[in-house]
Parts: sequence; C-alpha cells; structure tokens
Amino acid sequence: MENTLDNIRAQMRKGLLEYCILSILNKREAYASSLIEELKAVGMIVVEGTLYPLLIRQKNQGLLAYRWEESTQGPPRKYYVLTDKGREQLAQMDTAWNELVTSIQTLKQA
Amino acid sequence: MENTLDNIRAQMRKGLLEYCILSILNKREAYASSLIEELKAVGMIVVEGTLYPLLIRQKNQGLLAYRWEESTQGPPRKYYVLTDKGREQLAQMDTAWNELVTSIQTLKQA
DNA sequence: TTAGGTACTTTGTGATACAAGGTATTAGAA
DNA sequence: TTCTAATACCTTGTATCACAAAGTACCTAA
Repeated sequence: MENTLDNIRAQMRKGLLEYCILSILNKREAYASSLIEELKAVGMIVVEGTLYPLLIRQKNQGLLAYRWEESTQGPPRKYYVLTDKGREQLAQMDTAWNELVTSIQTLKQA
Repeated sequence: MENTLDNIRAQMRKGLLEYCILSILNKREAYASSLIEELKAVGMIVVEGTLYPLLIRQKNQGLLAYRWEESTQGPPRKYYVLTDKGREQLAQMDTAWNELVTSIQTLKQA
C-alpha cells in the first residue's frame, strides 16, 4: 500500500508497456536487454520477468517475429521485429494513446 | 484474446482511472454515477463494479472523504471530495503523468 | 575446467478492471 | 396500501498485467 512516486508511475504504466515495445521495434529490431536499456533511458524501469512474457505474448499474437543472432559477448540473442500485423496494431494503439491523452486533457479542464 | 480498439483502450487505461477520479474531484465534488457520466463523456467507459471499489480504496487511503446528500430523484448519494492528502497525491500523479507522456514522445522519436 | 557475465525463461504473488449479480431507497402507479 | 421502475450503492469471481525471485543455458577467459 505504498504511495511513492515510483508506485504511482508503475501503476500508470500498466498496459502501456506493450505500446512502448511496438513503438521501439517500429524504429529498429532489438532484443530483450536492449529494449530494457532503451526503456530505462526514458525513465521507464522494466524488469526481465515482465518483458520476456510480454514479448512471448506479442509473438504468439502474431505482432512480432524474431530471429536468432550470434553475439560476440555471450549467448545468442533473440532479435524481435514488427510484423505487418504488429504495424497495424501499433497504428491502432497510436490512435488509442492520442485519444487517451486528449481525454485526460479534457478531464482536467473546467 | 480479442484485439479490438476497445480492448486496446481498456488496457491503456489500466492504472489511470485513479488519476482521472482525483482530477475530476479536484474540480468539484461528485458521486459515483456522475463520475461515470463525466468519464463516459470523454470516451472512457467505466462500469460501476470498477468504480465503487476504487472509490472505497481511495477513501481508505485518506485521499477522499464523502458526505451523504439527499436526492430529489431516488436514494441518497455519496458525494466524494478530495482531502489534503488527495490533493498531494494528485500533484504527484500530475508529475508522473507528464513524465509518462514525455517518455512515450521520446520513445517514438528516432 | 571453472568462474563470471550475458541472455532467455518460469513460477508465484499482488493489484486492477470487468461481468454479473445483489441490496436498499424513493417516487409514482395500480 | 402494495407493487413496480428507477436510482444508487456494494460484493464476488475471473482475467490480465507487472513484478520478485529463482532457474537454465551459452560463451569467454583465466
């Protein structure tokens, strides 16, 4: 029942991670650790235990595909890319996000 | 496993309802049905079974208080108002929300 | 061959929203 | 008076999401 700013942020992020992942992958392919890095860079802390199941869900929904790629510094990496279906979903999410931002703007006005 | 725009919207709303309620009550006091009406007016469909537990949670956290008021058209209504603690929480949520919007803007850029 | 770093995965828990159903008060019609 | 409809509040069971914590596998270098 903590009410820290971190918790508030965490609650607000719920459901938006999926959108963030598709948005990043729309720019370039990436593997899990690099996604976590990019999210952390913009202030959205995400842990592995959250991200991996999410990527698997999106892949099972046909939004993502992946390919294995060798790494020079460890085990091979799963590089994810957006599918056509993923791009369609992202377009819908862009709409939903913009509407959400507008809704909250409206709510906060007189 | 539906992927309609409605579902996408619903997922994105998760965790933001609390913020919306405090934002509305920061403008004026309100009872549950009127909150639902205002949320519906900006495109955020919420049902009673979601809102009542949320109001009770926020009241138990000391963010809200309420008073009973007679109605001319039915049973008495619980009018909720923000407490000082609720206003503090709202201020923190404003910060968190603005940061979230900024984070997503940044993610979507090159 | 062993240690440490990197990467991927799974399990159990808490929190949120929802569907569906239930309780109680009021006003007006039968 | 009694019944019905409308309004308002509340509860229970379920699905989903994020997280903490632990586990598995690969690779390199000492």
